Amino acid sequence: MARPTIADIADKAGVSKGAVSFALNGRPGVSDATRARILQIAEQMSWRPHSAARALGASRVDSVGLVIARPARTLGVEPFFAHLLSGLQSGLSAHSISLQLLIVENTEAEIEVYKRWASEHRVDGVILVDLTVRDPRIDALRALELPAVVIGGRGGKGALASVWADDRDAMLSIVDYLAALGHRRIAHVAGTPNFQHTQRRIRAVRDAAPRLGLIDAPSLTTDFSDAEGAATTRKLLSQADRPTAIVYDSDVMAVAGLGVAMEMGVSVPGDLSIVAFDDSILTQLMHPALTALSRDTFEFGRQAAEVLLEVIADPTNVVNLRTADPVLTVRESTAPPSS
Amino acid sequence: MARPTIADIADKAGVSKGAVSFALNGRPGVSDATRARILQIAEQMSWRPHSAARALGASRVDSVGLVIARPARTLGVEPFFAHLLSGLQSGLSAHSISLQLLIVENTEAEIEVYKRWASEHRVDGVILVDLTVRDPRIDALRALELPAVVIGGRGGKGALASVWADDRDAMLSIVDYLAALGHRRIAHVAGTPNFQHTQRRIRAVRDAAPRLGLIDAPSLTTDFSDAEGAATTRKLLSQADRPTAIVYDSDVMAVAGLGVAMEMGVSVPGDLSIVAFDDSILTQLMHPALTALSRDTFEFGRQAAEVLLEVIADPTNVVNLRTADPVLTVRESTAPPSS
DNA sequence: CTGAGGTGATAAACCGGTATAGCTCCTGCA
DNA sequence: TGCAGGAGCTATACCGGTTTATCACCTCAG
Repeated sequence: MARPTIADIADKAGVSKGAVSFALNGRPGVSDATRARILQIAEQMSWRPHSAARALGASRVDSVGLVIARPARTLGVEPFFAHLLSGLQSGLSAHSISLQLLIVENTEAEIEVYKRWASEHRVDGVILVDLTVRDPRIDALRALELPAVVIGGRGGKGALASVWADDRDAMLSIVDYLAALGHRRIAHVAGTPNFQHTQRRIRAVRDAAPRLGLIDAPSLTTDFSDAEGAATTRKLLSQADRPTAIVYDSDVMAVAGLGVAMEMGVSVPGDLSIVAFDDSILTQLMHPALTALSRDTFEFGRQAAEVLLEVIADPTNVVNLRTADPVLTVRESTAPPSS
Repeated sequence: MARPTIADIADKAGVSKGAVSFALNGRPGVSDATRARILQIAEQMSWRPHSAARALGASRVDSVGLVIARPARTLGVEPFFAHLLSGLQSGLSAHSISLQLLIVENTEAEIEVYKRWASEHRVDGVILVDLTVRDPRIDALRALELPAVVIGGRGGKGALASVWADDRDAMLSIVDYLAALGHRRIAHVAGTPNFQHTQRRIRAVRDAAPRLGLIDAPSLTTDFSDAEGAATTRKLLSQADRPTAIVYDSDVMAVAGLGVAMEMGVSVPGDLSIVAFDDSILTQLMHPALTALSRDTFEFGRQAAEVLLEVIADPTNVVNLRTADPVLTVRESTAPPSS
């Protein structure tokens, strides 16, 4: 028998299809003896539910979706998504839920995907990343009544569940550390200005400056690319009163910045300290290895999966989970300023 | 009306469900006038097929799967998978096919996933990556009768469809280039020995050596990690007659190797030329920027998607598609040997 | 002895599509 | 005029599960 159905099991066990369904799903309606017999036969025939049939009857697909709206070119290097994916799957596979992944070019396309998924019943819920300031996706998902969990930001007035880390505290820990080393001119090469986490990090730097007696603490926004990271670094290092330390919002930009410094003859960490707000193998491959903020992205993904499943089970249950705080891994790219 | 079904459309159009199904799927059985009317009503009600219902009736899921069996740690950095994914999706979304992604730890787990997917009818076909020498997945997939396309290798005696690039020619182009520069001591830091492409590259180097008059052309295998790439480089550079050029099987290892060279005071490209067998932003961020073999991974993925869809449509049709040859992008890490 | 209530099961409807057998016209050809 | 054949459509079975209505049977309280 190629692929047994519950009808085959019912035949063999001498019971009805319904009884088999009850037994296999662990719900009342059959005696313990019958249940055990059915389970044994199912096992022996190596029966597996037909996902489409189950989805049709039970109106749940056992599948969730993740859409990433970034140009493919900028994707690969950051280990963030790979680790997030692994974590997500670790959380999902424990419940036999599968993951649909889609990479699109922009937010409009992303919303279109949600609409299609919702109308085709392809996923039970979705995971949102890269939250922007007035994110149109939140209203779209609310309108679609598609369960969702936001990663790395609040779901707007408690509307959507979320899993987030404290970017503010993390940024403060970096600035505090640099100030403690003696730095007073600290620059911040930030990411895309409309990302929520960019805003939070910029605000953290601005708020900390007076308390720490920083002379200057500019935040310069970029598009997260290595090119703009390099260009911004060049601009900063060409100033008369150039910063003695630069904090980069991503590891890729930090690496690009390090390259510019070397090229301009600015020694790291002698003349310039560099910190990356995100860790990866990249920062460790450099010479000097970069001091970086390490986040447990895998665990992040795992927790997001858990929260999403809770929300799918009970959509009224808006969870807002704060994950473990990131920690600063000090390496060779930071030192007291030279004089 | 929340989510219209074809029954709703049939009601509104005053025809039967069957007629609606015919019209929406563009098959004969209805007049052009009726078809147009039905399509218009469907459009206006913004109808979308329920994926599970369609899957159940038509026994096709409009979804394909990709399993990556690598530890999450080594995944993130290589842009290869991100680009491959983008390409795959570009090819699939043109046909409204979705992609299931799964990351597992090893090949056994991967085969388990295929078994589950097959028995649950979750995918119409799968894409295989990282083909090994006597790959157990090929027989497993054949037994499951699950359509598949192999990326970057032949599907074993023409059993499975495949999309592949000519690794041999690519490696020869690198070695030829280095020999033309004057190098006679060329080393090859290879990847995992049981990967088919590793074998092909090693063989290419070995075969080219006598023709080019190379004094020594050792291939040293690694696990593709930056750590082993670095360690192997250290070993090579510590030899009495150290190589004047090293070819690395991945960009990550090349970057790690560059770091070791700098650390040991070996100047690049003065004392040592470095070539990476794979290009990415990583190679461009380095100083010096690395000469690398560029492959159009996006296009690779797109073609793999096309081939897979062909195989799903007609499983007897075993396609073996050779993609565009990779090209060598010369940057700053290669030069004639110093004397 | 009767009726209420619970247990263990069955039969049938249902989910939303697709596939097929069959029916009704209409047309064209002998 | 009669009939074959095809176009256009309907009715219905079917895919493989889940869910509901119903029922037989047993137990126990009144």
